[in-house]
Amino acid sequence: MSESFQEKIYVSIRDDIIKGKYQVGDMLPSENAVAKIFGSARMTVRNAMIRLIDEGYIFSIASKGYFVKEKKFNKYTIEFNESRVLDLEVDDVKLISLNIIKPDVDLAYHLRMPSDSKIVAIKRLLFVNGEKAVYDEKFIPYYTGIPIDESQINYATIPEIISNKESQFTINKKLSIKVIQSDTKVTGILGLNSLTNVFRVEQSFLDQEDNPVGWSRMTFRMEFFRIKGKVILNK
Amino acid sequence: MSESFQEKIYVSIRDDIIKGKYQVGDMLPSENAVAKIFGSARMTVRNAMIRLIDEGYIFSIASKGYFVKEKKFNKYTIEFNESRVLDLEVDDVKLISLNIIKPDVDLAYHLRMPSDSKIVAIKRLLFVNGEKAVYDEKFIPYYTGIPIDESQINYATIPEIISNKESQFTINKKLSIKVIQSDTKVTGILGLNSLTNVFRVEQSFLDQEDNPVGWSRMTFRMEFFRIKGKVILNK
DNA sequence: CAGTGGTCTAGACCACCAT
DNA sequence: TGGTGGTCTAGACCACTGC
Repeated sequence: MSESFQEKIYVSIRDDIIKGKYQVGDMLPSENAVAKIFGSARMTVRNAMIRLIDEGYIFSIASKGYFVKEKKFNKYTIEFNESRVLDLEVDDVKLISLNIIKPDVDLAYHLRMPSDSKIVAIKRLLFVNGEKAVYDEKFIPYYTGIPIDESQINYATIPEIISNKESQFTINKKLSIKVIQSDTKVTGILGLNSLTNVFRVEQSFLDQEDNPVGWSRMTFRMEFFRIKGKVILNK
Repeated sequence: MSESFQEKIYVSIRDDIIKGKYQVGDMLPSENAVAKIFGSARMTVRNAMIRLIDEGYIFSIASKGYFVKEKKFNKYTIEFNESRVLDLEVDDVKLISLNIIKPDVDLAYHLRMPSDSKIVAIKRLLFVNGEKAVYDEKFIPYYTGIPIDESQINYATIPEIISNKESQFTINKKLSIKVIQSDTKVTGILGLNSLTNVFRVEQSFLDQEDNPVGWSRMTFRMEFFRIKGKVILNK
């Protein structure tokens, strides 16, 4: 079958933008004008416009029109996942400890929990190619219903652990990556020779109202760090 | 004015997904069924469905139906931009050199240029809080039309430099971040005491057919590295 | 075969905007 | 006041799916 009508309209306007016929900030012809030009219904034009919005070429202002969007170059997508760490394949996981603790200052801040509350603390060591690569600490507010059983928790991610309480669709995450000087504890666990630089990847897990439901802190040996990213759309 | 019809349908189905009435992989009621339930036209239901797709809750298969999508947790957005480096404010830029060179092995590979071709090489030093922080090297295939004038090039980004030749809408980027041991050249330029770990951020600039139109390599001192990210939608 | 989503039509009313 | 995009209707035909 031949190209659909909305495809023709989409391609035509997109190419006019790429070729510079419409410049950033310019208003496009109205839906009715385009419909007239192409001899189609207005809803068909709308579908093409929706696609142009989706692809990041234009935006709309109600009662005014469609406008060419400025292209932003500074947003990348990266993947980060608790079990498959960046580009690395984790080939072994060792559970170091599993405790119920009271929050220290960091936890009180990140989980917004008072000093007398209970928190599940899971500490694990991840191996890549047989070498100690990442020290992983997870902290989850303790509610009945959370499994605090080694067999269930060893490989689990925070969303999986708390999924009894929260639907997977309610959880959001934030991430922060920086370099810090390793302290003696981390040096010992990762088997580093002396105080040295390590990566700190912190993730906050939030519910739909942005209340913290978990916090994780992963400490990487330098050699095991690598990120790749691609530009994402202009949204 | 009250909630629109498509808003009601969107919220109703979204909440059914969040509450678990529809589980991952489940098929939703058909457009006609939903239209009947809500007493609306099919196009109104479609608009609500399009929004659910856009928000990452569902996907559609033609002639089959709409299905609840698995939520992926591992995609983050980060911002990276040549003039505002990660979270840092660059307060000074010093142009080290601006030459036309022939490609070395790295450049021949990344720019796909033969050994006898001409490449514009721009090398700069970026300062943060008055300190040497980043060594920035940019490489662009030399075509007539590219300004090779210091005043024009000092603060420019690659997309800006090549925008005479290519529309801004044709450029894509890829990014790679890793840690390397600094060589003596970088050590000297960044004023480091000895060989030490540094960040390497490489960006490839591509046109719409994925042909390279530029390549940049930025070398960061450790202390000036920090990334923040947010989860993005399920696309 | 009946049902599905994808495409498309030819209308309609609305709130909002610029003049 | 006339034009805009946003919402909505009540139809239609299509290719494709699963039975």
